[in-house]
Amino acid sequence: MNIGDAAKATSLSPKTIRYYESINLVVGDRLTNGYRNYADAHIHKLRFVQRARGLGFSIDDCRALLSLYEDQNRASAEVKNIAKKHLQEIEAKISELQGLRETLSHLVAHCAGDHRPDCPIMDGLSGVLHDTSEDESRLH
Amino acid sequence: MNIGDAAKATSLSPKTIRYYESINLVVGDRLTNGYRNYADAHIHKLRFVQRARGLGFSIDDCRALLSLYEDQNRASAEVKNIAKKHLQEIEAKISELQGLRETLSHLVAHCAGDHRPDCPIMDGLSGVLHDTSEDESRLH
DNA sequence: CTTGACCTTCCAGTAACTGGAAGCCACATA
DNA sequence: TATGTGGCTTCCAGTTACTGGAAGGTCAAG
Repeated sequence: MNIGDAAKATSLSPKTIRYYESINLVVGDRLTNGYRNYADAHIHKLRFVQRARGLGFSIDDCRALLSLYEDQNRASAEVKNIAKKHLQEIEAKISELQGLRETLSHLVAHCAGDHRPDCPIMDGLSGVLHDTSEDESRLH
Repeated sequence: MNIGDAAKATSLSPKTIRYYESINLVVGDRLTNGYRNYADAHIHKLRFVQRARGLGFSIDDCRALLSLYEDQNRASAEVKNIAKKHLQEIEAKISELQGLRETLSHLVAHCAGDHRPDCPIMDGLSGVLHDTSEDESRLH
């Protein structure tokens, strides 16, 4: 299987597959003409990585997960630890973004959005804290 | 005001302030000895950028916001548009992460996490869809 | 006059690709 | 057989927003 077909089979781009090879994540075979060649086992690994990346796992996590994937004697606890850590990171990110959304949606809601220069959003960014002490806590 | 004091006054690092200068975002003065020098107006701009970055605005957004900040005749609608667009991006990101959290927390919850190799997380990443059709939709 | 803290510039690295150029390879058609 | 088209190769650069570090200049204090 050439790289183009492997790309179609894995929903990855040829570029990405070459990149994964360059970082030694998934390395396929080579034909005598220099073309990369992918067997089923490679395709499975690439798809595995594609799904893991789709779940937001870092390349380093993918590397660890791949080696567990190949390990017949793995303990599921190891997999679970990686996943739990990633889950916590996701939850932290969600919290952070929810905080930003809070602040931003308040600012946006209070801005007239017309032709005049007066703007609570600008005031907020300038450090002119207008209303409540909540706003201050949001911006510091 | 030297860059170190400016850094303290703005909660930015000297490196970051130099970086902002290198991309022409906020450029201070220079003393004859080559040292950067920051007046109040510069400090205000830097703090403005610091707050905007803290709210997740991109550097490009900061550039646009700064020029509106300096524009006496700005329309608040322009500010609001930038903020609204950013707010939408944040909300999209939150949704995406919530989806990942859903999938991942299900997988983690069903993994025994012991010494045995059997692992629903691995199954999910391998494309072995175990339970409901919900899981399938989550992984595709 | 030296020490230490500051400042300067410049280069490289981060994460995970993506775009593009230059050139080889394979196959079908005229 | 020439040629066109598409796919393959490598390599370099760019993306975002900094951060680390090296090599060296400057300044105030003792």
